[in-house]
Amino acid sequence: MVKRMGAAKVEPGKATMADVAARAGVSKMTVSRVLNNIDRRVSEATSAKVQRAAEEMGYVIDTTARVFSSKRSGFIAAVIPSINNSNFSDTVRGITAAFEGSGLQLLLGSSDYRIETEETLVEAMLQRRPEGVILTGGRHTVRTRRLLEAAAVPVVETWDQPEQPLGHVVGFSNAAATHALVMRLHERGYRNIAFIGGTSNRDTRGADRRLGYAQALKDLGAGRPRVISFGQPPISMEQGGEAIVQLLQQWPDVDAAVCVSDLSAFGALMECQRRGWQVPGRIAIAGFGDFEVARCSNPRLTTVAVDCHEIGRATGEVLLRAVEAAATGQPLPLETVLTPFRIVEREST
Amino acid sequence: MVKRMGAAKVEPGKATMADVAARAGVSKMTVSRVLNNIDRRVSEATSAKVQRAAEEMGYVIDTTARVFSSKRSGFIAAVIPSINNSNFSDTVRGITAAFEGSGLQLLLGSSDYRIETEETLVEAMLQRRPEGVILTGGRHTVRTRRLLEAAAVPVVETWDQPEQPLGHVVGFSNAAATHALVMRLHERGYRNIAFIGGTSNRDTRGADRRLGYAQALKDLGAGRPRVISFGQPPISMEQGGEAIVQLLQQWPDVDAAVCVSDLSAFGALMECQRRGWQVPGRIAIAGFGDFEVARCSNPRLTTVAVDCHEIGRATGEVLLRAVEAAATGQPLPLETVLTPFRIVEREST
DNA sequence: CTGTTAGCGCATTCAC
DNA sequence: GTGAATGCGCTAACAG
Repeated sequence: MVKRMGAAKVEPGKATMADVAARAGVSKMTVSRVLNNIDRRVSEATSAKVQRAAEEMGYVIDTTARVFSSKRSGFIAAVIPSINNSNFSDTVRGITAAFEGSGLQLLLGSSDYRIETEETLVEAMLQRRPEGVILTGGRHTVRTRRLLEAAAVPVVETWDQPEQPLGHVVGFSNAAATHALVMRLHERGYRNIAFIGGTSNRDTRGADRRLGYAQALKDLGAGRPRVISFGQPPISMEQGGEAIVQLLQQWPDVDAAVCVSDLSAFGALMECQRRGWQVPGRIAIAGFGDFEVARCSNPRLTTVAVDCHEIGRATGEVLLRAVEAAATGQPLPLETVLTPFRIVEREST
Repeated sequence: MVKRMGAAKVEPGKATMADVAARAGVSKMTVSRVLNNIDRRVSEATSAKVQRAAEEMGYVIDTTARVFSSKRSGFIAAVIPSINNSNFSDTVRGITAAFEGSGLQLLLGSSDYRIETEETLVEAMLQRRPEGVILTGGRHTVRTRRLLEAAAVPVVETWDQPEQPLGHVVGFSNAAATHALVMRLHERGYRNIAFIGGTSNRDTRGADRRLGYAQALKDLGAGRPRVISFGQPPISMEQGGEAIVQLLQQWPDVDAAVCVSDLSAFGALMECQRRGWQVPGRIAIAGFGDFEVARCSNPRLTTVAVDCHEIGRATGEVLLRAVEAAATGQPLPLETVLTPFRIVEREST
């Protein structure tokens, strides 16, 4: 670096710690100590001087250099299937809340429900040396698994109960939740319960829900599954509407439809209203996820409420402990946290 | 660094370029050239050797060091008000599409509609030396403005037409769009048009829409504005429901309600149905944003459709050019891109 | 086509 | 309390 004199002009945005040090008349090390606030062995006077100099120059510490030097990146990488889904965004909020005060930042990526995109994101993020990684679900490409193992970084998988976890797990069984919902509908007297949702494996949570539905029918001895499936996730409201029409054409005796998510359930509900099919009179409709639209629609939708924020909070907490443990060289034993769900019965069933 | 011998064992995920170089029997520089694939002056044979070595060691380049050395972080920082809003997530998709193939990644932050949170995010992101910054809207804290000026990084503000832009602008006038909607309703015969939305300045787009509404009434000589406002953004469906009740109690002669967003419009619509108020017979309802719920509801909602993806795409494109220009030392003259909107009339009016 | 030298901006470590 | 020396892993610039 060209030596810079005391209060010499520095291009905006280019000030370094050395420049601040020069301006404050101290050494770089003192500036570092003050700004990191980690060492109060610096006198009040010096500290004030340094802070004033930094403020005046609009100095912002170069995290890249700090990370490079300290070997701690200070961020966690997270990949969610969709950014535009209040369930996942609530989870993200929970994670962020858990990181409050820890000094860790969250770097978010959205996979669009594609494990190949997830792989690309994980690779890009690993290059920036995250201290931990959060993934949604338990299905990943072989290469994703290899990269994460090689990175030797704490991993938490959420929103699922993977059979072969990569690391820690915070989630619930989507199959069990849907199973419970079907059982409840059966208790309420519904006898011909169908399922609307993707058969696509791209949304593993959706696939699990379908499995739970099928298992419940089997347990009830209620005949074979009746499933209407549609395209790739994210499933839309409109697809729910198309599916319910197809469903009642194919099996007119169906008296209840369990939908893979509240969004498709809502679409189904609106389509029924357009066609004059009473809900729940002609057919009952239930969703999954307890989205706002399920609480506001008319009639309100029966659904499975998942504590998304708690999934996030618990995930953040486990990861925080794992990161700390990794820093001390004592890897945290793998944990599995089961989060709650509950059936919310409303006017649509 | 401890000198490492040729094929010495290296902890997984910890291999450096020097390790790969040693294993391949070449210099670090050659490894760098091969892996960055930026310099095909490397012979096929050498290249193959290096790639094999890297693959065998599970080597992943350390982007932190690369950024540190090359002075190019390879990412763009973006702050949006809410992650859980399909308008903004469509914009993000557009930005991502524009960056395709450029080698730039998007680092996303969500401000929760708070300019103080935006400030915190901008500061944290600037520490990682982004090559460009994207903000939503034109209202920012004084400190945010100072930090961005000091960073001397290209900035694009989206979704608004700021009076005092920080840099480039890609957006539309929310006031003009709402003005156009009100004019259209007036053409259709509605004479007592009210507005439902926040007076809060936290959502500047919402505030602009209210201004456009008020201006339209003035231009029409249609009496003074009738506004029902509620809490802080993000405005919920439920709040829309409460507002419409309050509206019709306060001004029973109102025949049309313009809502600050489709979400509140939907909530209002559902509440009307619960109370047996015909829409549009008793009251017409219009929203803003063309969310999926507006296309699916029954009746479908009249709204203002914004080309969110195009906002993102144009934003990405402008920023890309600005970043390239900045790299060559020739700052791009400030641009303002006006994106289109259109009134979509549906069954609710 | 490939190697060598130097240094990015900070934190770590030790010395004063 | 404060400062000076060292090096993190990589790439730019130049040399061969």
